[in-house]
Amino acid sequence: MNSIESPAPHKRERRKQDRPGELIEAALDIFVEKGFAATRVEEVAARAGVSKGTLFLYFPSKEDLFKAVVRENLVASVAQGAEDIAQFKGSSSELLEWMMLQWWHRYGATKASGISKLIMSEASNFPDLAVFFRTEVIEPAHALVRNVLQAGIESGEFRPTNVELALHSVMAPLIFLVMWKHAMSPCFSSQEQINPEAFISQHARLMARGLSAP
Amino acid sequence: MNSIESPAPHKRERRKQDRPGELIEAALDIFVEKGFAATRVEEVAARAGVSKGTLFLYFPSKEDLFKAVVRENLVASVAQGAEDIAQFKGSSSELLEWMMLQWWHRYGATKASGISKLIMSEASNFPDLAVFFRTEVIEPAHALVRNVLQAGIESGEFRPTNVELALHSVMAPLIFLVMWKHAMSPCFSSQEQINPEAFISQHARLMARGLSAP
Amino acid sequence: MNSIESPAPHKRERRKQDRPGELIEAALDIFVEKGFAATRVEEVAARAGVSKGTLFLYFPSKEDLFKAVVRENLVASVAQGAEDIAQFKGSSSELLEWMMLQWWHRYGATKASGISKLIMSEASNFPDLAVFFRTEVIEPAHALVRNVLQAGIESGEFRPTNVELALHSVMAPLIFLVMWKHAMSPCFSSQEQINPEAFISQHARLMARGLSAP
Amino acid sequence: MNSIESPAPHKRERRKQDRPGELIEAALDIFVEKGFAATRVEEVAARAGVSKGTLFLYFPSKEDLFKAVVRENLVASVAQGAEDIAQFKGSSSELLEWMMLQWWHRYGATKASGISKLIMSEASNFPDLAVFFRTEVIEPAHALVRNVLQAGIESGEFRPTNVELALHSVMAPLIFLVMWKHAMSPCFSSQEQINPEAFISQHARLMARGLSAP
DNA sequence: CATGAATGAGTGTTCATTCAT
DNA sequence: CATGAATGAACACTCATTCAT
Repeated sequence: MNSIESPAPHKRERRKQDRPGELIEAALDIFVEKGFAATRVEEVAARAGVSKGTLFLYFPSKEDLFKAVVRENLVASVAQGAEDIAQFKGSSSELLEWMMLQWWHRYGATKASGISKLIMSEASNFPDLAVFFRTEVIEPAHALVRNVLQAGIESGEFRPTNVELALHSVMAPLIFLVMWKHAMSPCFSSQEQINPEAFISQHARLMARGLSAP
Repeated sequence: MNSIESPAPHKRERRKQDRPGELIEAALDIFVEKGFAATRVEEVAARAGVSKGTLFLYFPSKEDLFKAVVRENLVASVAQGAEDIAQFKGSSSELLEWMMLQWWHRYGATKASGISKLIMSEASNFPDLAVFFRTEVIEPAHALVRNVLQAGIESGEFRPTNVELALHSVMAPLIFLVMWKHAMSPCFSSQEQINPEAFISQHARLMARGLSAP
Repeated sequence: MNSIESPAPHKRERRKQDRPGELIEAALDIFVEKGFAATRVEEVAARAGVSKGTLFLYFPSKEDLFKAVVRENLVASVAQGAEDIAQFKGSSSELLEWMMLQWWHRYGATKASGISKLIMSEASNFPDLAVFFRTEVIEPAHALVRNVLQAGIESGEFRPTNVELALHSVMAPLIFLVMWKHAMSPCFSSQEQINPEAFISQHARLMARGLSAP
Repeated sequence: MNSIESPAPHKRERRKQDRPGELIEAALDIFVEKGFAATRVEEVAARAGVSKGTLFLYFPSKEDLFKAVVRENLVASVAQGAEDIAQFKGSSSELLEWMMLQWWHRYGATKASGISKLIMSEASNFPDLAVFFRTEVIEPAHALVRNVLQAGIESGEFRPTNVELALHSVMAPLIFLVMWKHAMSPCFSSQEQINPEAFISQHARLMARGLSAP
């Protein structure tokens, strides 16, 4: 290790660098658990191990904190998804299943997926956040799926289909899973739980067979 | 009939009798639109045409009002569905599509569907409501769908399939539609809206084809 | 007493009617004593014998409370001043002295004069309050003085003079007295105090002689 | 001279020596503009080019900083006035106008006049400062004016007058001007501004004529 | 029964002050 | 000495809840 290239920062400095991330992580937990309005900034600060005042050192308001949580957790992963798809080799059916499973592993299974539930729950109270989410997350994601379906139809693998509707048939079970996981799951016993991979796999194959050219 | 001996109820009296119902109806709108925390009881009272104090005469707390809203709007729907299905004549594929559309017309398209959105949004803050919802709504509904799918498989119309998973493939787009309608729809322009019947129809047919025996 | 014409109001109702006045009176005391920024609404409420929440029932914000205090204590007295002047019989010199003394008795000597000191002290922090004060109080008051001086010049009693400047020669000692009373007076021993009436009288006569036509 | 043996002070060192002075200078501006409560120490520190922590190295609290600002800016002004007056050649009337204009140019028009505004605004919160101001500034200034008026009366130029009151007729417009400049001026359009020299001149002549022996 | 005035605990936000580096 | 991250005590304002009328 070269101390000139990468000098060990002071403890204080290292902590400062980490603060926004720690706060965003804490905020994600509590926003997801309680919703935007019911979240108290003091609780976020406490979970991040700092005082209320410190939070406002890094985020000028509760809403800015919320926006940071959304940005940090979603915008990057959509771009990542596009790259993954571009590199996939295989049939459209296989791609469909693969991208849905990928979405699950990279997003749905993570804590960050609580954001989708959060947005659904609070959109009407924070319309500008909902618009931001639509522009930055939903529309790019839809474009990805649309392209995959369109390619399948053009290659003759899928029969001609209303792509705009089929797109929602792809997204619906994913959104449903996320809602389920964050809202209902805790109220069901373990044997009543949905196995996400198994569900996505079966759903994707159901859809692929349903879409496939005769 | 003599109005002195046996007067037709005054408007006031009739309204009095309906107060809880009117409050619940008013509360449903606002809870659905804003969520639990952001709803102000005064606004509910105002929409019901009574004072804030009167609301607390019928519901000891905002939580109790919320629970009443949920409980009141959950009854009876599922039982009706079972009867409908029993009388349906046609293939399992047709039944599948029909029951999904029926669900939309009878529930998803109505104001009452806001309840599902509410439950999803507030389940973590009101676990007992979620359990109630699971018992009263989800499990009976699942049983209905499970039976339909099972019958299709047993009749040979559908290929053998994991029914527990397929069941979610039926429910997911319905739940998704309701969430979308109540949360995101206002953020999209009219030509970006989802046409629920068209979506359900296509999804049902996609699934029927995917499920159908080879 | 006729109970039909003037029925005794319920205690609750009578109190409600008095609340704004009680709050404004309490607010005047504390605003004058501490300034706008340093005044805590809770203290105002406490002095009026109500809770913090009650204050906000009548005044939507601290700033609105302050404006009400100004309106209640200043705007009316300017109008009153105009009437007094209209009815005065005597020379312009006599009117000048009389209105300055009148101003002192009706305003400068009262608690309300603390408002002028307050505005001077806090204007730069609350520009809209300052503009409000300028529009509602200063400009009408200046108009009054301007008319008196103008009339004196036109009648030939006063020599031609720059009225806009002379107007400040009339106001300056009054403002000075108010500032002195509320800021410095407590720091001086009793024999060092200024006798306001004597000072105003002498100043007015000095000015009258200075203004008088040769 | 050898810079090693006896080095010229580094910029850093020179600045270090001046830190308190620079902080006081910066604080004067902001205290005058915003008052004590609304002034943020961080802004003072920033304007002085140091960190917030450094300010507290030199001044144990915001109050101490405030007192230092006032004390630092009060010295020396009055003594100069006495010398000026001693050397003036002309009538008492001319001296009166001249000393008032002099006061404006030497003090009222400068940033230092903000101190008078500060004292007036904050006297009730800092009585010890008010006493200090009275002793160091007001009383010597009053003595000066008193002497001029007394001399005018004794020479027969002015008629016999209550000097203690007339003294305030001289001071009032000056104090008024300073308050106006710092508090209300920004709320008035440029054509509504008071021209200080014109006002002082007219006021002084008005007074001189009013005071002059018949 | 119905009202709406009154309450007060709670929330987001600010800022003087401290102290580890 | 100097820094600036961290603190926590305030404070304006909200709103579910109570209760005298």
